[in-house]
Amino acid sequence: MARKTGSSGEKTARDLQIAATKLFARHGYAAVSMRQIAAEIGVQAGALYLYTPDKQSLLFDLMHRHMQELLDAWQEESKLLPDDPKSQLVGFVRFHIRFHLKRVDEVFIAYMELRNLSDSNFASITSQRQAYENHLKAILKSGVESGKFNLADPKLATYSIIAMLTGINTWFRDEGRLASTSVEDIYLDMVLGIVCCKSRQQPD
Amino acid sequence: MARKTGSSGEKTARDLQIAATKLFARHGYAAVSMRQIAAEIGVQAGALYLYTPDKQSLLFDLMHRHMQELLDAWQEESKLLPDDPKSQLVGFVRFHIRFHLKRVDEVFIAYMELRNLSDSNFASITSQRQAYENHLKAILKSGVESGKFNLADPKLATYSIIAMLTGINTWFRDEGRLASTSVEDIYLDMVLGIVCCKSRQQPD
DNA sequence: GTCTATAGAAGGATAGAC
DNA sequence: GTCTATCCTTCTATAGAC
Repeated sequence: MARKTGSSGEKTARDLQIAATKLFARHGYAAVSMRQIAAEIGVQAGALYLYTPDKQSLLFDLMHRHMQELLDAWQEESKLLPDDPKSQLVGFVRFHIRFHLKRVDEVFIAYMELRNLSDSNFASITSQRQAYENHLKAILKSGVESGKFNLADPKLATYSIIAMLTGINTWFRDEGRLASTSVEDIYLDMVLGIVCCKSRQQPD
Repeated sequence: MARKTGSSGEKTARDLQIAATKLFARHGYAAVSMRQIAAEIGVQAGALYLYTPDKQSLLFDLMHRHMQELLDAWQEESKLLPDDPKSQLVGFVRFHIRFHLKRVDEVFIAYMELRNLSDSNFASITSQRQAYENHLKAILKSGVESGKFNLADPKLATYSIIAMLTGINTWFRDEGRLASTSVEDIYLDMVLGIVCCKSRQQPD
């Protein structure tokens, strides 16, 4: 991302990121014009091209940075966790919910705008996403191998868990009936239901 | 949806629906032009306006019809199911997966293009979606009340289950390693894990 | 029922003044 | 570093010929 080292330009560069994130999340990449973004930060459209080579880079940089921060944050978080699968799964679920609820716009964009990436940019984001999913898959697999988890298919369980956790973003509101910590508890309970239930204690 | 009753027009009207569905799913509503749609069905852009008043109606009709077919199909399916919560849940899960895997494009659009609906159209689709979710929520609630299911929060469980089931659409491929019936079985197992597990048989 | 032609608005991106 | 002005393309939607 081209960025000047001047003084006022630093702020504009930051403003651009923030405005693009907000508008892309609200209206969608394709529906937002460079003029709209410029207006949001109080600048003329032409000035934007001092900070980004084009609109596509604006989207890609946004998504790439978000995914990298996600990967880095998990790297840090996982260091603090005990080595057993159960602790790691609990840690992952809480981490995922907390991280994603703090960045609703970025998460939304990262899921909705994959279509609008160029081929090479798409490949790049996809590989980051896969790296993240692999962390969870590894936890589930080690749980299965050590006999702690009961799972027919760790890969599908990975997809399921990530889908249900990320789905929280679509309905959660800070002013809602549940605090985010309660949400964490409830979802944790459901995730543990998915992985455990040795021999499936079904309601007959 | 404006539609003439002539002969050749009938086919064009159908082609329009199909082309719009395909292109909206592939590139997104905002990124697809009326010219593109016209080209897809071998007609000039102006001719499209014989079949739709505008682009927005094209999107709305698509989504509205899809949601109505979903609701109707479940109505039919649920008639055939025994009255107990477990049978209904099993029926719902299998129905949801089967229905959604048969209409990948429509499902994708129904989730991704909510932003691009006008206010009143958005309200209309949202109410249909809620009606569908309510069917599952009712099943879960009756299961909890009769003591068959163990769930901290039926509403969140509804969101979770729908999110994880619909997520199948993002990775499932007909040529993949799993047949759709195996997928049904595996997901059913996980859903039952969520609702059952009396006193949560956790991996200690 | 479909075409061509076009109105009128908006888009991304660049050039050059300040 | 930002603005104004502008090029060129593309868009939705309509009018009128066939």
